[in-house]
Amino acid sequence: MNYKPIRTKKIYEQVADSLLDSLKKGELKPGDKLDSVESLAGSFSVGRSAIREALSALRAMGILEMRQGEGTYVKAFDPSRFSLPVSVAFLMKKEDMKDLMEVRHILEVGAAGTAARTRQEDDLRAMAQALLDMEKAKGNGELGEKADLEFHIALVQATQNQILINLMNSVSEIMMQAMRETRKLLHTPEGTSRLLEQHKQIFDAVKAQDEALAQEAMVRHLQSVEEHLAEYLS
Amino acid sequence: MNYKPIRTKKIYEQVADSLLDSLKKGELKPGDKLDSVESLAGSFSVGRSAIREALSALRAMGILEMRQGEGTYVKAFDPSRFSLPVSVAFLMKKEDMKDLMEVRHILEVGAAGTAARTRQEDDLRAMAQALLDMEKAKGNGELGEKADLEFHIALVQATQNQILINLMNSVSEIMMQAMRETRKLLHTPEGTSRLLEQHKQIFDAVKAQDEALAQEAMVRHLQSVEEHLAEYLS
DNA sequence: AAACATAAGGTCATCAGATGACTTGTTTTT
DNA sequence: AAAAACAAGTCATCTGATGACCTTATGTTT
Repeated sequence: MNYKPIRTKKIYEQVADSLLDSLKKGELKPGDKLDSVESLAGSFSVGRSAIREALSALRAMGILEMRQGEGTYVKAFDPSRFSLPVSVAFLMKKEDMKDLMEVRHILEVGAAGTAARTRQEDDLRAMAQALLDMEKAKGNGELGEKADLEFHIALVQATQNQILINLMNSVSEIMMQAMRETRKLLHTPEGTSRLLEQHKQIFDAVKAQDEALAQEAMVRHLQSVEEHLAEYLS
Repeated sequence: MNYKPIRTKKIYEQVADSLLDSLKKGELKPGDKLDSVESLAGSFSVGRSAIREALSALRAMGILEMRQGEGTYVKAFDPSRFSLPVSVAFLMKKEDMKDLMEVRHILEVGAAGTAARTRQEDDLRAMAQALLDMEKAKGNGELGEKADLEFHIALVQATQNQILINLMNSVSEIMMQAMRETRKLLHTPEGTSRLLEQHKQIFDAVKAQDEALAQEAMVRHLQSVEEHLAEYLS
């Protein structure tokens, strides 16, 4: 006797789906203002809470924006939506970290290659500045780490690819959150000069617009980093 | 007279942050059951709706699970959280698609390399099957496309990296959603045999565990695909 | 006429109470 | 002992009310 469930889907899910359909059909376009919660509740014949939950879900997805006292609007597409949930970093196990590290490796090598093709003068300046900061920070773990991060950010910025930038940044952030203590051991006085040398090689390749060389230099750099982090991940 | 805003943050955001803190401090662990909405409302001295909105937000982040009639539980970390919002595909502009395509390129090349290192016999079987299906589907656009997709899925599965698998899959799905009409033009009778040959090269390299060759073959394949999609993206 | 202050209307945010639906565990019945 | 009925706990939804906030229109002052 397997009767069909009468109403398995929650109401707000149905409402959210319906709104998504309107969006797909083009009845709703980015920038449009939705009807008020009250009138939507009337149209769908459900309570206002159900509407609000549906709208909240869509807002969480980054599709809508609710402005108090004003209304609810359809957001335009925004590449920053392509980011990963940083808030779950502290739930990750070592195994997950290994996977994430690999993803970072892939993205970063790819970014280095792309950056070599697309970098502008501005980007080179930013990268050079990060290298300078790194040199100045010699031995100072805190500052060295900051300059290190700056360099990688400048590199991915040079790809001019917003989606890649967002993805890369959230991956980095998650890794930093999850390894707060451990990553410091890279920025010992000896470590710094090694890192600096590797960064310089990447920089030179990107400056020379040599895609393959940039990727190789990045691979070498990451392999070195990963070796030093190996104990943390084992 | 710039007085500080008394309550700039919305209540449910404060509640959500507070719960996140508890999680970070370890007062709440995955699998734990939260207090009921009512008692939480009492503890925080806010209405139940505020609690519900906070919990909904955390559920949207994939951190909580609300089971009707049972309670609210902290979810364990799940790599599937590392996926991109597919629902926004239809909002993307051509420029965004170009960026996304590049990200796919980077991920897929990286995946090919990793897969060459980590692939198991099972994975080879799945990939071989996809190749067979592709051969059989010669000329049939629908089937050819399906087999194509299967091959790429089998490849990324072979990396044994759940985060990468999820990321790759959602990127592919978004691209398919956004290019529903266009991608068919790859699976013309002539196109199919070309694609098949490229896939075979990738397969052979992965089978031979030749990381560099696998990456090269994938680059060649993607360059070919991208050429044929160029008109769509321009 | 321009600048400012005020008021009104619309809308989201939050609260509180009530009812329904669902799950689990206990008690009663057979 | 097995099945059925029941009770308790909890989330889901609805409803009505109040507060907070933004926009716009209106009126007042300069």
